[in-house]
Amino acid sequence: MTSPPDRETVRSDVAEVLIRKLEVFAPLSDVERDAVSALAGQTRSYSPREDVIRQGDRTEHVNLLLEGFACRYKTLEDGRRQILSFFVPGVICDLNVFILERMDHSIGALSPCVFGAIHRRQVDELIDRQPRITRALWWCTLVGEATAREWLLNVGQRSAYERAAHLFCELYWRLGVVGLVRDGTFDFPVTQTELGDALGLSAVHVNRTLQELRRDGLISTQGRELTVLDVEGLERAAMFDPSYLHLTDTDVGAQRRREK
Amino acid sequence: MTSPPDRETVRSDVAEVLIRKLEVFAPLSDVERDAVSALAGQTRSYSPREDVIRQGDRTEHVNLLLEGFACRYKTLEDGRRQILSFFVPGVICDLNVFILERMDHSIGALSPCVFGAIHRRQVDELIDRQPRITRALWWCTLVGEATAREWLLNVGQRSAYERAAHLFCELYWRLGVVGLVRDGTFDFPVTQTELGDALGLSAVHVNRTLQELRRDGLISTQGRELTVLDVEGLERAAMFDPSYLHLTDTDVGAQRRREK
DNA sequence: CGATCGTTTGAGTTTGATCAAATGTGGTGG
DNA sequence: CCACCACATTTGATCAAACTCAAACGATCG
Repeated sequence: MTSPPDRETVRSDVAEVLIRKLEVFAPLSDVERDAVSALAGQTRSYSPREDVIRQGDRTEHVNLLLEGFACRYKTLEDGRRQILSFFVPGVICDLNVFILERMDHSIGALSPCVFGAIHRRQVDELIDRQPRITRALWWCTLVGEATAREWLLNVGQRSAYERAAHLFCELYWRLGVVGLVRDGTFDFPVTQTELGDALGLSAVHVNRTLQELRRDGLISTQGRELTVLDVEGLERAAMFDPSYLHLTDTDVGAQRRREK
Repeated sequence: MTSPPDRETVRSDVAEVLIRKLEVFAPLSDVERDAVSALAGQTRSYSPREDVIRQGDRTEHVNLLLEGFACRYKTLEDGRRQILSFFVPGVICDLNVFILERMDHSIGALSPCVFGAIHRRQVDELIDRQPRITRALWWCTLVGEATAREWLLNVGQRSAYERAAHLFCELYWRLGVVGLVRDGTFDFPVTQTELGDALGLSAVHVNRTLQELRRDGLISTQGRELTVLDVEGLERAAMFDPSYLHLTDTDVGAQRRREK
């Protein structure tokens, strides 16, 4: 799936993805775009269940997910694990690293993944020289933070059924705006055990909850694919309000058209 | 409690608190310190249960908690509420506001509170001109984010008993480094219902859980005060690891000395 | 063709929620 | 100073959601 591209290609890939990400916040000038393009990126592939960074690591670069499905998680001494967020292609995983000294959580691949890595020093320079880019980067972290808050509301207050519904709504939107949903269907290479770790439920209970969602005609699953059959029903069941995703008007418009 | 200070005093209060906060990350130069001091701040008082900002609001300024106890929270349509974090004096509550368009959560006073408000435009200018200050501000938001992640782990994986223990450990540390803990005792003007909203538990169950913690000799409560009787026991019960708070070495050192 | 991993099902248990009422506590006004 | 009110805490009893353990069933892969 990932024929190793030569270095030049790689560099432009990483920069391109990053520029697209930043321009969601505000269009960049040519100078700014060049500054981002100048970032040298190397890519690395990971297999499922492999860690990209581990809790406690002192990190040297910022990771950009180019392909695949990954997650951020924390574990307790006794092995209990909480998945804190899912990463979809195009996201910057850990802008934390160049400000905080150590990782206070881990990042792991869920499916085969390709990450682009940008050295921390390069980002540091960008911050010193390009306030608008800084703001755009900051914006990315704030959106991530908003998502974390919604997850806390989700796990703290919603029932298992609502929780699962909510997660699928979120994924439906986030994958939708990057064009990874086709007829309500998207790739979701996550086991029920992992889903349990994300929702704060046991794997067994996840299984039964999925059965309920299927029985109610809200979703269906086939292998690693998930289909949302009834968006409105799912959003109603989850009491889903997409505003926490801080999508732009064009994102929202495109999504709504897609649903017609 | 809060005799209204004249405007000059107010201004220096807000700036002083902010400078102290930022210098935890890195010492500022005189120029930088002046830039922060130039921020005009007005204060406003709130009574318990009053909202400072509400979900959906388009906000005009950044709020700094000067006195009292406040929290960040989100609600579901049907009234269920999740408290997302507690604010202790000295924290910047919502650096989000000048990057994100709308609040995706609310901020409410838990006890009588005094907030300092800095206009968004002023912070904008600071960001354009002072990269080091930008970095320090960003650092503040990242620490808040790290705390939110730990809460998610807390609510998602820990039992009621562990959860409560963990929250008290966090407060003990956070209040400790700002000098608000004396002999293990600190002010905690939060009802059991509010505690329930923070921990994802019913008020009744919070009550029983507190009884257990007391029975085990870990804490005691008297009115609005909470005393940690056995720090080590509490940290063990909670599987508490303070690294997510990203305290400085001096913070940690001071805290450990205090515990002797 | 085993072996491994993920999903599904069943039975029994635990944790925490809900409902209802009693008990404390602090503040206010007569 | 007391009566009263509004809230907060505490207790008891019952119930439901979700967990655990155990086993069967299905894929997928070398």
